[in-house]
Amino acid sequence: MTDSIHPPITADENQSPSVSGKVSPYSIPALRAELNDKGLRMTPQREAILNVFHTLPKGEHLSAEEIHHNLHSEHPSISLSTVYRTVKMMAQMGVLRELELAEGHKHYEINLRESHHHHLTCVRCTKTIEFKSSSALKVGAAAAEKEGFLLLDCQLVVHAICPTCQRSIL
Amino acid sequence: MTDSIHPPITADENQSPSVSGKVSPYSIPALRAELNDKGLRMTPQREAILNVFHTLPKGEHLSAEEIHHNLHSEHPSISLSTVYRTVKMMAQMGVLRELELAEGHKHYEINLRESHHHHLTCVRCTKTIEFKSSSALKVGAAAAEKEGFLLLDCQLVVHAICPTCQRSIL
DNA sequence: ATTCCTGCAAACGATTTGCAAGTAA
DNA sequence: TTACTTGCAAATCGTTTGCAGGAAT
Repeated sequence: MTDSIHPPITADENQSPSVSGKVSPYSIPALRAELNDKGLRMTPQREAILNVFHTLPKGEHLSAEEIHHNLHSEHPSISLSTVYRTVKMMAQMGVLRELELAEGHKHYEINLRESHHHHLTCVRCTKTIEFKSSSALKVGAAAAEKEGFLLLDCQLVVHAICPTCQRSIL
Repeated sequence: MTDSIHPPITADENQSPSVSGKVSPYSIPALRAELNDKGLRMTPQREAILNVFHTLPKGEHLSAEEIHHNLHSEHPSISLSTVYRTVKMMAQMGVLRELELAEGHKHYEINLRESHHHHLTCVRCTKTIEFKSSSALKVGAAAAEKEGFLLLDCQLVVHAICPTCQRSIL
């Protein structure tokens, strides 16, 4: 359905351990332009879905159902199917990152280039903590380069048990 | 239904860049002992399932269906439900690793410390290449330790575009 | 005018669960 | 004997898809 020139991630520029300053999530016009390039179209639904992420606190991630729920007050008619179709497309375009947390459903977050972070998840209670690591990104970038792949995204998923669940008897 | 003291992965001991030598997948008696510790039981089914992994080439991973299929010649009566229940339990015990590849179903592999490997996946054609990295594991272990989490597993998932798909026009 | 997009409802496929019978400790 | 386990079949649940009407270019 959709494909594109994805903005590649240049790992070597990302060595700064903390936030470097410039953050550029996809704007509505930028998305429209990229869609049009491919013969695809901007629609109110796509715009609304991207806006959900724009108004989301930095680093938050949502499931398809949560996006749908978030949308409901302003755009009650947007269907869950459309949400699924849209986030999948946006993930393939590099607008969103698709996170594979362990709960049996995917989460999406806006893909800020330099906010690349990783996830530490408790397999029991699914509490998730985000953290950054320039070296993890370097490892991924090196692997991609070695195989001639164009790097899009790189996430370290750490499955673990949180302190609370360690203490629980069950 | 089952929970346990998971054998944690101790990353600091794992700093050796190459294979450290000792490889110890769970033996049948060891599994029996740990099950009994928890008031759980060793059964022919659980033994058979663990044996599938013992006789599997190193680094191979299987889906629940594949395990079930593998089992069929020797133990035709073991149900798919039991396979699902068992691999989930074993993953929580740290006997198996649960891999979240992007295909919509999970794979399992025996949890050998040094077989920790990561995945480079093409987002267009889903071709996947595995690679190793001790530093990725160290990053995950450090993050877990910092937060007081007990590390179970840690995988780097790299989304990229393979050379073939880069060349394709679409 | 073309195509692409949408909402709806039905389909899907992997995984989970209730239950009654079987079995390890 | 107790209560954990199993196989079976039905149920779940996130996600996908076919289709006919609607909309962006």
